[in-house]
Amino acid sequence: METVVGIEDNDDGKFEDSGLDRSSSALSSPKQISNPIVYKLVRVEGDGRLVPATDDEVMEVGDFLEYENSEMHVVADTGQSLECISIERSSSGKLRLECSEGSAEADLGKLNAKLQILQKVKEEEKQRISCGSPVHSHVNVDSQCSADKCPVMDGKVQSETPYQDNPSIASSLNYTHSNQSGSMDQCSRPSEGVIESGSSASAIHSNLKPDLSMSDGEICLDKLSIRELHELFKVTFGRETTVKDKQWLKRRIAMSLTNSCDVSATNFIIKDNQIVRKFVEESSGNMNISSLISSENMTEEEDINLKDSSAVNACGIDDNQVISEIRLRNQNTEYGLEDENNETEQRAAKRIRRPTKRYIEELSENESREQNPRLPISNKSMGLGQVSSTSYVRPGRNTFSEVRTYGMRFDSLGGSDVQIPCVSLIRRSRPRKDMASLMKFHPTATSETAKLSNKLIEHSSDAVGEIPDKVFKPRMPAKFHQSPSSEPEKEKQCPVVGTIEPWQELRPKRADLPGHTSDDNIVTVPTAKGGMRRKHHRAWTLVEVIKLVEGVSRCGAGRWSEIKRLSFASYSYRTSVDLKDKWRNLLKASFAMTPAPADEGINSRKHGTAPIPEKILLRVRELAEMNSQVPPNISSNKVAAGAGSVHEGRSGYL
DNA sequence: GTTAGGG
DNA sequence: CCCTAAC
Repeated sequence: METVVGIEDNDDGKFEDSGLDRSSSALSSPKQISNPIVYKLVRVEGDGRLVPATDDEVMEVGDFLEYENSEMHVVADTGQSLECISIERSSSGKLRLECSEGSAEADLGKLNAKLQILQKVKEEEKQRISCGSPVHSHVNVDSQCSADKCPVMDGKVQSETPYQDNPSIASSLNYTHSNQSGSMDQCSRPSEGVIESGSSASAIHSNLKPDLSMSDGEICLDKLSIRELHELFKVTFGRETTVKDKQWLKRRIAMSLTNSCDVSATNFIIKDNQIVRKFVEESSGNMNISSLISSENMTEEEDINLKDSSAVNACGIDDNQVISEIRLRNQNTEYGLEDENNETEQRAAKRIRRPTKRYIEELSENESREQNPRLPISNKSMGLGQVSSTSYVRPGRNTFSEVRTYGMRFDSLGGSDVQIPCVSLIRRSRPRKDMASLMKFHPTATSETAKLSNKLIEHSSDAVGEIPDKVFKPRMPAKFHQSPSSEPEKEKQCPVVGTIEPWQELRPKRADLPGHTSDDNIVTVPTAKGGMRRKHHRAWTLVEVIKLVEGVSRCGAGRWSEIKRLSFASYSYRTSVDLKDKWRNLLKASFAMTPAPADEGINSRKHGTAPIPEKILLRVRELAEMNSQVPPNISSNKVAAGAGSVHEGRSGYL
C-alpha cells in the first residue's frame, strides 16, 4: 500500500501536465525526454508490485508534496494538471512542486508517497550537486519492483499492471482534509523562507513529521493495521519498532505527531486514539470542516510560505535514515524481520543478560509462590495455622491478608479487600532457610521453633556472635524511624499474633530487634508494575563488616554462601547476596581511599554514616589484591587460607 | 540454591 | 537493596 509518487524533474520548467495517471503518459511526455528522470506516481502493492496511482491518490500525494516542499513552489493548476504532481527542479536548483488542486484525503499512502518523493528528490539533489554517485536507494526500489513486474527505465518505474484501486489505502487512513490554508497558517512560521536547494532534500525530508502533523483534519490511526502503524512509526521516529501493540503504536505516533511540530501540538487533540486537530484555531475561519474535501484550489502562496526551515530542522530525521528505511520497507515487507538491534547492542559485558522477561517471570513466580503454598481454602480452615512457608509472614489473621501478588490481584480466598501489592512480603528467603519450614504448620510450635532457632544460632554463630549487639548501637534507631511508612504493611505482614516469626527469632542479634527492626526498615517502593516492593534497609554495622571481611579472608571472596554460613549465621537478614554487595562496596571504598588511607577514615564520611575504619578498608584492599593476584581457581579454593593469617591479626583487633 | 552484575 | 541471569 505504499504509494510512490513520481516526480518529474525538469531543469527548467514547470511541470505541466503530468498526467500521472496510470497511463504511462508521463513517461512518454515530452518533458520526460528533456528530463532524464521521470517519476511516476505509483502505489506499491503489498506484494511488491507497483501499481499506477489513481487520481485520487495522486491528489492525495499532492497535498503532501505541497507541504513537504517548503521551498517548493506550488502551483495549482486547476486544469488538467490536477492529478499530476511534479517536482521540478528549477535551474536555480530549487525544487518546485506543482500540484494540482488539493486533494481530499490523505492516508498512509500519502505518507509513503512523501517518503518516496523525498527520496527521489534527495537523490536528485545529490546527483545534481555532486555529480558523483547517485544514491541508489531508489534504484533498489525500482529494481525490486522490476523484479516483480515493473520495468524500470532510467530510474523510472513504469507500471504495467492494470490500475487497481487499493482499498487499503482509502480504508486504512481516514484522512480528512480540512482547510489547507488554515493548516498552513498554523504551521507556518515567520521565517519561512526559501530553503536552499542544497538543503532542500533534508529540509523536505525533515518536513515529514510536521507535515503529518500539519495535515489537517484527523488521522484515524485506528484503522491502520499494525503493519501500517509500524510504517508510520518508522517514518515518524526514524526507527523501526517491533512492538505489536496497536494501542501503543497509535499512542506513540499520535504523541509524536502532536509533539513533532510545535504548532501542531496546539492544534491537535487526541481522542480515542485519533489525532484530531482542533480546527478551531486559524482554520476555523476558513474552511474548517474536516469532512470537507477541499474543493477549492489551494492557494499556492500560502503553501509556499508554509514551512519554515526551523520547523523542519526541529523535526528533522536523518536523510539517510529515511532513505534506508524506505529501501528497507520496499525490499522487505516482512516486519517480523526487523531487528531489535537496539536492545541487543546494549548487552555486553561479562554476562550477557537476556532480555528481561520480567513480567512473565514475575507473574509466574508470584503465582507459583503464592498459590502453591497456600491453599485458599485451607488457610481459612487452618485458621491460625500458617499454611505456607511464606505464610510465616502473616499469619492467619486474615485470610485476606494472604494476597500477596504483585499487582492488585485479589486473593481467591477472601479476596478481599486486602490487596497487597507486593510480593516481596515474603521476599527474602532468610527465614525459610532456617526454621520457617519447620515451623510452618504449627503455630504453637513457634515457641519451640524459637528455641530451636536459638540453639541453632548459638551453634552457628561463631565467637563473634555477640559483637553484633555491641555494635548495634545508635544507628539502628534512626533507621527505625523510617518504619512508620512501612507500618501498614508491616501489620499485614506480621499482624499476627503473638507468634513470633520464626525468622525473626532466628536472628541472633536480638530477638527483639529483629522482629521489629526488620520490618521497620522496610520501605515500600512503587514499582513499574504498579505493585509495590518492599525495600529493606539495614545499615551494615561495623561488626558485620568486620565479620564480612573476616569471612572473606577465611573463605575467599565469592564464597558468599559459605561466609554467610560461617560468619553470618546469626544474621538472618544478611543474605549471601547482601554479603556480596557489601563486599563490593567495601572494595570500592577501600580502593577509593587508597591514595590517602590515613585521612580516609574521617573524611570520607560525609553523610554521617559511620566510617569504616581504615584498618578494615585496608584489609579489604589486601584481600582484594590477594584475590586478584591469585588466579581464579586458586583464589576460589582458599586464598583465604593465606588471608586467614592476616585476618587473624585483624580479628584480634576486632 | 549460588554467584555475579546491573540498577 | 533489589532483580536477573547464569551457573
